[in-house]
Amino acid sequence: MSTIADAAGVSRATLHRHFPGRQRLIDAIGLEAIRETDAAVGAIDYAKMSSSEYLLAVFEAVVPLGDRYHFLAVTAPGAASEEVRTAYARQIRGVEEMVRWMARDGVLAPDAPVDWAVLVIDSLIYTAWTAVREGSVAPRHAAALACRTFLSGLSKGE
Amino acid sequence: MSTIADAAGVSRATLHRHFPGRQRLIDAIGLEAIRETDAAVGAIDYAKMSSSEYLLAVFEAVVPLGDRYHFLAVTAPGAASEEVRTAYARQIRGVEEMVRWMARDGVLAPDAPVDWAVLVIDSLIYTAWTAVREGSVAPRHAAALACRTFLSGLSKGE
DNA sequence: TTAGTTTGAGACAATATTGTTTCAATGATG
DNA sequence: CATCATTGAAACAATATTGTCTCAAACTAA
Repeated sequence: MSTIADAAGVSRATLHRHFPGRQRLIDAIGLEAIRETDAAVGAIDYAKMSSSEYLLAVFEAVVPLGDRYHFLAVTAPGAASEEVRTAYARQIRGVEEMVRWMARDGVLAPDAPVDWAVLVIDSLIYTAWTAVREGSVAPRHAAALACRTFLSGLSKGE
Repeated sequence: MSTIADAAGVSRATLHRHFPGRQRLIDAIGLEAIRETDAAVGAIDYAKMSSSEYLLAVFEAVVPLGDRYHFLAVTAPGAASEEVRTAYARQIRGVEEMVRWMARDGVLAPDAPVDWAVLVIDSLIYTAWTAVREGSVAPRHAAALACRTFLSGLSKGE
């Protein structure tokens, strides 16, 4: 708590005034993370595009929120309330729906397991965010690189 | 410490006898993780194979150690001693060398950033381990799936 | 200005975690 | 069997973290 207060530039007392107790803070972070990613993904008009274009749009929307996404995937399951965990599960189902859409569209290989595809997309979001953070990849290239990696991999592909 | 002791099936006192202090335990876990992955990767005879065959062999060797790898990537940098962090950095350079080998071999696309490829391989190791753990992917398919994902992605690729 | 609000600093109590020690019980070894 | 090593349980001290409270200072808005 004191580390967080320092990072936020407020005193420990103020942090407690806004979030009475560790649990409330964790839940507030989780709900905010869900709200932000929902807003970012919800703003995409999927009616206008193909499933692979939608995938790119999702990466572009969510990669900048990679830290929030990581919090939901790593911290929340062990520490957040049932409400947050349920909402996160719903988000994962959203990714799964997108994967099934790509499969129906014939974009995805028939033998690619849906669960595996979902896990790879999730991890690529955080990986892309990390790459931007450490300066390995330019912010505007990260989403495209993640999308390409997911679809075509990194081999030469003659 | 008490959670770890319980998980290990020993008393807290015994845990302290073997690892006097939290720091010593963390470092011991880190060094053991490095030792195991070094042993697994070192057993591969890279003289006999192409770079892409080597990549598959590395995935096969390291995916079962995904939790160790994750510990080094996530926990160790913040908590382990300089010695462990240095040894981990050396392992990452090993991955980087492999990527450069693949690039020289013409396996990798010229425009694929080396740093990005390294990050993707690292995250695929843990993702594959997770997929096996949660039952999404059969243990013997995980490495091949990760390798394929890295090289060709998951699209149909007509 | 002035009343109301928010804040930081610090003291403080309440827990939680960690590290240490003792001792009886268990197990291994000769 | 006798001895030595290892263990678990429990009590204990030492820290670390969390949560609460007070009060003066800074800030806001009428």
